Amino acid sequence: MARERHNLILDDMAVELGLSKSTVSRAISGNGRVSDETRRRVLEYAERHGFSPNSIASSLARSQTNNIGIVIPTEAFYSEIPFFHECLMGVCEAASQRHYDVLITPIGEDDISVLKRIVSQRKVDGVLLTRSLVVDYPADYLKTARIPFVTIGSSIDPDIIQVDTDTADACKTLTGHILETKNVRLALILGPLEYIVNRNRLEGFTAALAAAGLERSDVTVITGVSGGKNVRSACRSALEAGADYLLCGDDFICAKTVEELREDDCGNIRVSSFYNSDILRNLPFVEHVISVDVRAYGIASGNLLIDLIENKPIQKKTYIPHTILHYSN
Amino acid sequence: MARERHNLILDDMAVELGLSKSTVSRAISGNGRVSDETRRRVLEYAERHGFSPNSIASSLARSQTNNIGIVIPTEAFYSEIPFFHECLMGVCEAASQRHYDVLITPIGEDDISVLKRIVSQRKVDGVLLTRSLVVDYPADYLKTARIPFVTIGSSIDPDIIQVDTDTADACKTLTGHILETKNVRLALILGPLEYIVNRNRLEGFTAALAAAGLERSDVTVITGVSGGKNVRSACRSALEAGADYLLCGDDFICAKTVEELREDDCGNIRVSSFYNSDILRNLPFVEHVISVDVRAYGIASGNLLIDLIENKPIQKKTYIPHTILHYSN
DNA sequence: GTGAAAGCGCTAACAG
DNA sequence: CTGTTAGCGCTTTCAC
Repeated sequence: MARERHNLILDDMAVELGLSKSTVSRAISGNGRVSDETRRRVLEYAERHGFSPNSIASSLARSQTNNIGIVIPTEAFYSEIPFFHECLMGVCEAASQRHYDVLITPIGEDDISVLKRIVSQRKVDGVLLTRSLVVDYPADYLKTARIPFVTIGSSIDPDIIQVDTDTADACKTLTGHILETKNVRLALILGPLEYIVNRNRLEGFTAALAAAGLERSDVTVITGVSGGKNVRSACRSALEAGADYLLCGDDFICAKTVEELREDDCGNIRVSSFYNSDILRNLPFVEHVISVDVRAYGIASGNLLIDLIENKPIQKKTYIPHTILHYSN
Repeated sequence: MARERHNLILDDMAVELGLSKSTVSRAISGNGRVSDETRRRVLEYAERHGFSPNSIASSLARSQTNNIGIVIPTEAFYSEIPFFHECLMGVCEAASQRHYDVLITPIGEDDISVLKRIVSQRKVDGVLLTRSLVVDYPADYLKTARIPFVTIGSSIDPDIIQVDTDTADACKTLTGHILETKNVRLALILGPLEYIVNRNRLEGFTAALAAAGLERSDVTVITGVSGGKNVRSACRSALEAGADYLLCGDDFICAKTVEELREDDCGNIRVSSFYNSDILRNLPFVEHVISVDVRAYGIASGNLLIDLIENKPIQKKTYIPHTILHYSN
């Protein structure tokens, strides 16, 4: 009698249609053989009565959640927000096309408890890591937990599946391009070398110097720069060292550098950035930036992770193309 | 023999400890009476052997996922990204404190299929809506689906649980403040009135005019402005109409307005914005902005939604305080 | 305070 | 091609 349940379930449909639960299940899920006629009947009934399978029950039976976790650092700089957001949207796009959903997994600088909980409670089938450190606790944890994961951004660990731009190559190209201008006095202002990406940037930069027959000592290199204040002082040091072309490690550094230049009325200085985001648009001084389609990162890494989860063949390293933008301010 | 399973489950622990599954369950979950001694033994065993309950099985048994969905429009303007991100981080913070996780629910302008899927498959216990339209398909759907939801931003539907700033009041205060300056020739450049928030802004603006003894016809009001191009032309119209003080509906409009002013070298124009985001920082012309703690939106709405899910008493409307920032550029 | 047993709703052998 | 039968791992009455 008084069924308290409002949702149609497989059993109900089986009874109504005079079929067994399993046949109905097969018709709905599309797995297993069902006669065309039966399938039609089931699907039609399901459609008319608004049947929707309970994903939790399905997950329990299949030991698969169809969720992926995306790790997002809670203390991202303002300038990094567009990166995570675009990336997230790309991941969602890939996931939703392949019938997965995306669970946010916030982590603090030294606190990966949420990640641990989500993984150990088996709320996700795999994890996407954004941004990699040289010492990478999240990655280490995921390895021991034996759960599929992919990193966005390069890792030094060759076993890890990663998707990234060929940062070193991009930086080498851009730097080389600038060095073609005779008599530039170049300075590089780079973020912390704890981040792999900054190591790659430095590598490309150095390679370009070598290719141009220059030494590291011919230019000013300031690394470990983070936070607005540090950028300003790094910028000043570079100028004092005689630089007239500032190469910035990322868009945040670049934006802060431009602020500094603007305040000091440095008219004849030029600037380029190893990473672009919309905050650099319409900024004075800026000549070139390396631009990548961040949404593409998300789509590629999402698909890769799902391939991994579904045991499809994958390659360890996927490169996302970059372009060098020439601004004309 | 050969158990393929690697994870410890309740059954295993029950056998090992010579207890029944239910006692172990009670000890782990903390629901139901268990002697202190037994609880201690179970907890200690669980801890040592790294037991973590399977949340899917638990969800199925309890008909509760401990997930909440957060709706994010895929086509958010660049300027809106910080809003969604900050908000998301706030929601995550509240959720994780209360043992919930956050599932991203992307929706397109006219495509709420992911929302429908996530809800009908029962992957979430409730949904958070960001941004409300006058015609609000997501909200309408959620109402018919009879699933708990909360909107961030105001809705015209009084039945809907909402958290918002008192936008009208904030705009009234700011406008009133500007009107104290004698002889300002004010113009308002506002976004589309399909968004409730813009209606509230207009309301506050109008109220301030009335309080100052002015008519709508004494000022220039341009509404429905969206996209960079439209802002520029709106800005030009306003100036042609003789305005010397531009009041912008949001930070995007404000940023574009400043660009326009800068290009046209309009030295003596002043600008204020009804919404602040970091993109306005350090911009010339800008005097005042209304600032809200967006993370607080996330925390408040997350907690509210969870209260709703857990049948705790809640209030329909929660106001998040705002402040008016005075820039000195 | 503890145990037995019946689910939660779906899937997946295994028979037929 | 379809039905039967066990689960998936945890929760929750209901007895004792």
